[in-house]
Amino acid sequence: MTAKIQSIRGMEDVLPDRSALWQKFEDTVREVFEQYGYCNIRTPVLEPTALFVRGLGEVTDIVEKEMYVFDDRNGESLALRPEATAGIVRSAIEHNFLYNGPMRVWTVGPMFRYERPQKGRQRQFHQFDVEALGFEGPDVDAEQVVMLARLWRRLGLANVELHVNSIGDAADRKVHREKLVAYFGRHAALLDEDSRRRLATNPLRILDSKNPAMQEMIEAAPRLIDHLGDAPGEHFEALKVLLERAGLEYRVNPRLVRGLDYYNRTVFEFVSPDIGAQSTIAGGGRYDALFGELGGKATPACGFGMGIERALLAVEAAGLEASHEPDAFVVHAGEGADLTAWTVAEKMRDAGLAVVLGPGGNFGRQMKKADASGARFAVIIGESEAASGRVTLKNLRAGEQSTVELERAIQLLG
RNA sequence: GUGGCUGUAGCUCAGCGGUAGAGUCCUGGAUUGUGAUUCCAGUCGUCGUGGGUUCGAAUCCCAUCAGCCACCCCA
Repeated sequence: MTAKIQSIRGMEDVLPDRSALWQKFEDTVREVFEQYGYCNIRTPVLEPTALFVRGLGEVTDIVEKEMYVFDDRNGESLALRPEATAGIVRSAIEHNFLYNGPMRVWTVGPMFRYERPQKGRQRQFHQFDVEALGFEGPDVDAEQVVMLARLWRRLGLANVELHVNSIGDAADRKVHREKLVAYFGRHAALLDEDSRRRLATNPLRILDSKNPAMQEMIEAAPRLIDHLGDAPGEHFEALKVLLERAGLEYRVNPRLVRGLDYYNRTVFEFVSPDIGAQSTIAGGGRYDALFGELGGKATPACGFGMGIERALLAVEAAGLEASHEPDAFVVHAGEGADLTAWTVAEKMRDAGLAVVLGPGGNFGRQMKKADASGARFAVIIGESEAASGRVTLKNLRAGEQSTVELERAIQLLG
């Protein structure tokens, strides 16, 4: 026998026994996004590598070591998208689709990061991504947070925490960065190797370290949120008012920073305590400088990504279930029953019903399959039905059954 | 990239140096015109892969790949 081919590490199949849950989840998400006026946009999975290097920042972990990068046949460097925002902004600039004003858009699809797989983290994962392009906020910032909160409610997910923070504008971060470098410089002896490296490249990220030996020192570090300029400060206060107006509980987490360079002002995360170490199910914020970085004219914007696999873990922990449920499952046995069953199934489908045709043979076995299919009704066709043209309809939930004309059966099913 | 645990039937696992097992599921058949019970039979598995030790390896050793969990990072 020739060797079997297996899937690439960290890239999972969603099998039919889970796909109903995915579909239910995705349908709900779309409905909620559309309630807020977000429109679907679809951009390529492959982009020029330079888009992400310029968009996300050269010294981010994602760009430094997690991107799938390769040359195509012309020698151009391409990358599988590690996130969706850069591609959407590229598209907005390229097609100038904000010409007539700001736009709300969402997309969904696979993203790729070369990381060590674990629970809630795979190399191909799926995200819903939402972007409000051309909005200064803070109302759209709040709108997105509130929209996610509504989604969790719709999905029955109660155990989620909302963390918000403001990382100010570029000028605020420059001042803060200098204070931070000075502070960490004074405490260099306490820094671990990773943090020492970041001191030179991206000192803000040291604040995000979970190293217990550094916690106390980090707690006492200068906080950006205490050094916000007037405009970012007012922006953040207004955001908090809107969240409170919506009745949301949140925690201001001064150490919440983002791993991508393009963020400014508002950053937020929804965290689930029920799904392991990879607990952020959605996260995002404002990125007023990204359009400029990518060669467009300055445009304020705010967005977030939501990891489907992670959100699904959380939603399952909260008890959400879904299964494929055809209207009817046709069981048949005996002389002429197979042909009758086949015809009956097609007639029922003509009437718009979802009908699964059983394998024939042993009634007991077929009834078991009918039950497992999730169908509401079994349509039973034996020799007498095949002869009379009537069908026996059994309600699989209630157990009752009756033999009726096909037209009547279709009515009962519909 | 680092660490710990784990890879035996579709699934859950036992076997831990002497010719591959159980439960479950599934398939076919018997019995029942109805999801059950009972009874037969079947699945011949590269024991993750490649080396090594041994008369003999699923079992011991090395390497490698994969999975899980954590670090890291992030959604």
